[in-house]
Amino acid sequence: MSEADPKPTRGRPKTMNAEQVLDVAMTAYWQSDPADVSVNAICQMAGISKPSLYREFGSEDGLSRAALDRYAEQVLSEMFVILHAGVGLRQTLDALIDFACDDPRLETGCLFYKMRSGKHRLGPDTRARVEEINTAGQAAYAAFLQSARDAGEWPDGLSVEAGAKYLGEQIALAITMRASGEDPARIREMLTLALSVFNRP
Amino acid sequence: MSEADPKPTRGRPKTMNAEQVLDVAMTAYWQSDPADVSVNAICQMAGISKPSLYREFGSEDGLSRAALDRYAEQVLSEMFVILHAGVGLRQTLDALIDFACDDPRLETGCLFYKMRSGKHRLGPDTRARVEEINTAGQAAYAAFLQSARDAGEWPDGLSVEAGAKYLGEQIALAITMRASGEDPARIREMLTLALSVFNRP
DNA sequence: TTGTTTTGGTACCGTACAGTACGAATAGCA
DNA sequence: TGCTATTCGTACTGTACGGTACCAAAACAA
Repeated sequence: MSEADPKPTRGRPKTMNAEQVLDVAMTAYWQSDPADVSVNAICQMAGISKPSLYREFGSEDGLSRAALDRYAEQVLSEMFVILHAGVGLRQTLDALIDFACDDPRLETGCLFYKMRSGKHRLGPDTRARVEEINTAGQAAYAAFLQSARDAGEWPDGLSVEAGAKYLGEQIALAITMRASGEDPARIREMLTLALSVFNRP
Repeated sequence: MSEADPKPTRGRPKTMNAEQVLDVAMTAYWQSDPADVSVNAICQMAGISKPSLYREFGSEDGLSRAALDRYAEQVLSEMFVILHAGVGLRQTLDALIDFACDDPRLETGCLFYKMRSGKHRLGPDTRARVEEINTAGQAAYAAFLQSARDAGEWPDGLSVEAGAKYLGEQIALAITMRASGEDPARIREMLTLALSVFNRP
């Protein structure tokens, strides 16, 4: 988003709304699966021609990378907010459970997790961004657990890194199961059980 | 395997070894991903022509379904053996952890889980078989947990069905993480942590 | 008006895919 | 020696994909 063209004063006026196209792409990738949505389909859904899309995003990789960026700003950011709220271990875990199990936007899963699980099918830029976000997520989980340990809220016997990875994977599992149509109550039950290892006496 | 043709007495003798072709297909699907292996590639690897393959298996769906059947007989069966050994809760869980984390055949993941996670890309027959196996697996987990409960080895507060699903998903997660190259020691740590909910005082 | 610049979309390129038509090859049987 | 049955593989079909060549349209500048 830092490359805002200085709006040329000449030439045919642009009718394509890049933001709207990106919304269409992000939603399509998110609702089904990045590997199952073709550039052709996105052009059709957005009502534009292929060359227009390629002028704007350069390649399929560029488009999916931009869609992932938008998704991170729009959805993933909330997870970071929860992790940095600093309201204590139990309360934060409960907020994470609520977010993963009840947020209506995650009814069809998480675009980031979908991309991560099929990352070998992504272009290099998108894949690199996926790995960046993954690293940032693990760092956020680790910082959260570290602060809980500093506050004495967390039992010993497990490294912060291992706990962070465990926490992240359990949440990914819950959200992915939502996308595959599992019973939400059952998912909540399972995630609560999985995270119960963090509040042992 | 129940449709063994009565070996025709006439016609050009068959040079194709269906078992070997099936082995090639199963290994290829398993080592990479069913969605990323084309019929063309399998024919090339097996050294046969496409019509030969289609004469034997009918369609791509038929081939992947046969490959899954073979995989179930050859690999998945061991999981059922462990579950039905009847050696008690703790010992069975440890055996499952060892199997998921150390069996060298699962270094590149599990064909069944790969198919299950991308089941929308499978043909109808293969998909149906995936769902059959999934149901059978959950039933086996449930029977195992039920017998543990009957033996008084299992704390209360969780239904057998929920526990079975949880157990199955944790094992799937561990094996899938192995396929993505995670540190094996870390995976074992996480799976042990996840399954520690089953042996609480 | 006449260029120049930018965006628009049609029509195409090459590639890969699942699946098949068809004739050649090879066997037993009459 | 035909005749029939079965398997073989070459070469093809049609479709979908990512990506692009090219020219028309539409604006400003001279």
